[in-house]
Amino acid sequence: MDKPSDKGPSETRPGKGPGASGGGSGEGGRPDARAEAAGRPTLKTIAFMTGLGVTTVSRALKDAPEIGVETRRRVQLVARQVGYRPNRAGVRLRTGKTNVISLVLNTEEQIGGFVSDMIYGISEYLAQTPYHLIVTPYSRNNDPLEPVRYVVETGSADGIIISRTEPDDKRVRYMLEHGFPFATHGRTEIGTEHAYHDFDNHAFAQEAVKKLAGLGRKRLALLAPPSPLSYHHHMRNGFLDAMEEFGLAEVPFNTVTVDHSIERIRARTLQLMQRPNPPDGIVSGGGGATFAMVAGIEDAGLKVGTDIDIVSKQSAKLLHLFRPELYVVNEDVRLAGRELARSVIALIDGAPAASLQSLSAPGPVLARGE
Amino acid sequence: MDKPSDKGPSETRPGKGPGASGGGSGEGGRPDARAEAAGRPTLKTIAFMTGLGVTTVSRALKDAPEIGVETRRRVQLVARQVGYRPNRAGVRLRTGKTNVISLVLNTEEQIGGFVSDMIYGISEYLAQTPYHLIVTPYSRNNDPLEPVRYVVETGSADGIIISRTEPDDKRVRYMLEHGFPFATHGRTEIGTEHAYHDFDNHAFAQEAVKKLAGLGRKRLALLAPPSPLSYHHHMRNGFLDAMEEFGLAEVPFNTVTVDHSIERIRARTLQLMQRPNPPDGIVSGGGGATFAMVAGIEDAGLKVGTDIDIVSKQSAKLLHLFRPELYVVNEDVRLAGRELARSVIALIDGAPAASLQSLSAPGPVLARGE
DNA sequence: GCGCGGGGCTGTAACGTTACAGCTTGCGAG
DNA sequence: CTCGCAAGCTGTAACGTTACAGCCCCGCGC
Repeated sequence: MDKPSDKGPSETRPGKGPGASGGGSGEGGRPDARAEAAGRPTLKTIAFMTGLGVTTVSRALKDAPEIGVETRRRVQLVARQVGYRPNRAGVRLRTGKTNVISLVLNTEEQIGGFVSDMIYGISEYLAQTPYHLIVTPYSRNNDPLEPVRYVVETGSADGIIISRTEPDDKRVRYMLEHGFPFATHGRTEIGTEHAYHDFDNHAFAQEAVKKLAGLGRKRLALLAPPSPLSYHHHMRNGFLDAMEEFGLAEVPFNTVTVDHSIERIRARTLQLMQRPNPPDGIVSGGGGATFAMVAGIEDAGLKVGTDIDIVSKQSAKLLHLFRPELYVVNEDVRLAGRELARSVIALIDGAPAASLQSLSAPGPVLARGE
Repeated sequence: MDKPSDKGPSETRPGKGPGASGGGSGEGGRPDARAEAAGRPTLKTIAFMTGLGVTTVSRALKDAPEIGVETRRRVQLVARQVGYRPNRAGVRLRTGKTNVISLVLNTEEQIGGFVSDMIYGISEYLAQTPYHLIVTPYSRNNDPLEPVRYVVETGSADGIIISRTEPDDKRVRYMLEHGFPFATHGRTEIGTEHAYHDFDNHAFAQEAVKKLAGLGRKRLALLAPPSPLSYHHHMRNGFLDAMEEFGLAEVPFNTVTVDHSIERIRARTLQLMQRPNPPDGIVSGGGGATFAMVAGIEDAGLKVGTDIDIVSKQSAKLLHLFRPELYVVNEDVRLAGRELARSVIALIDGAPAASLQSLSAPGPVLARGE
């Protein structure tokens, strides 16, 4: 019923009668002279210059063995001379390969956000590859799964890097189910292996407690990451393990996390310090949060290094300038970026996920000038 | 002359003997049933579902007037139902439009880097557009022009955002010459109009000096940005203008800029404060740098708010926690990101560059709790 | 002298999209 | 009745790349 009319597909062409099947070839074979014109060189340009076919040029450029060695060299020489760069859209359309890695980011304001370092790290690694870095954002009101689904569904990248990983992360489940290459900043507790890089927050918290215990502190509090996140548990477990080891008592410091606003952390800390048995030592999971926390402590009229000691993780190196009495452990987020980038690419190239898992040991607990 | 070869288009297909040119019909006209199969829907899928031609569907989806109103609605309905999303590679290959904005970044470690905010701002704006954000890095040893040239030459983005703008910026000249849409964070002194967003560093420095003069400070120093950058001059001129207005003397504080390392700034500040006539007021162009500078001041045994007053610009809001005696002026980098994104897109859409220039007035000089 | 194999190269089609140049059909004017 | 025209739809080619299925020719075995 909705068939088109009966005429053949090519009757408007100037062509050839019946039995055309053998003909052609010859002159039609070479790309015409216009290829030589302005604009970016394409395979066609090189084909024209070398007198070869586009296919040959394509194969020669990727060192295919069925192209003669001399031809290969000749093509590569010409390609280099004219500054040939494969057209990404062409490759992508044909092969589905995007040569893009997507970094999925929560764009909420985060104090002391280490996102720049992460990006620098990733860029640093990608610079030696043909990959580009694309930033895919989501905001609090959106489902964190949404950007991931978008990238996977539209195939707009070959791999994804996510952070703020949860123990049972649905983004991870989704990507695993879809066989999509990804690496997470932080571990999960999902059975299936996947690529990750993580800072050893368990060890960090242990070392921090050990330090405070060594300083003679008895009542310790932990300013932890938000409880949904994986590293909340790592840090908390490390904290509790060491607390038990040293026989110390925890002063609860919940209702607030390293992700809360400066005002909130500050107010809550003040409150905490004014209660009957305030902590005399705090382990802080975030550099920015430590600023706010110290402010709260001082609001209460107490002094860091005297009334209380603090061991804090930091990614920017500003805490010692802030209060020299603070003890700090540095987290190298740039390194994390590099590792994550390396992992996704390796994964894309077929490496097994289990071999792409790394844990970054915390450096020593540093006092002032160290 | 460049007619296609003479043979029929379908000789390798399973069909049809000689004389095929008239026949064929039927099945050839409509996209075949396989279009219906799995995978992402394409125009072909919708064409098949609606019984229309691919062209019609394409036109209908962009509301072309030559498609009947009812057809248009029908196509759009189906497209929505099946979750059609144009294939970016297809569009890009055909039209050259990438729907990508490139943010060109120096990946040097910068203290207190505001890059995250910039990215958040850009993302925030791009979220309501079809554009993606791609980060194109360069490191110190590379020519800053290189990434720009790369993007322009390979057409890997429709527009570029750059920062660290210089008065006679060669990247800007290059993009102007090539008619490539771009927006700069910071102004230039190049004759040709171009899109920019800038913080009014002249006004900032003026207000800062005014504040310090009001506090009775007489010998002021300026911790400025690196001299090649445009905003070095703005800030410096604002500083000097106000100094003259209030009849104050400048204490030279060169050989160091807001971009130097913490150690360098700290050491240089100590040195400065130990000289015969140290400044009793400082204007600082960078939040991170102020941390280091204050450390240097305190190394010299002096106290901020007593021996010396400081007015500093900041993008993260940590300075008041650091030393409550500091006076601060906030710079909203996220806003800058939003503005810059808005500008490039407008430019791409044909708006005149002269209408896409904005200057962000500094907020008031804030004391402690304010 | 012929057939065969393979090295070295080739064209075609396809990925999904859009610009372009038609093709129908219906309708009103002549 | 024919023509012209416009509305509405159509197929083809092309963007640059790669998978695929050849093609040609040479040298070798028999």
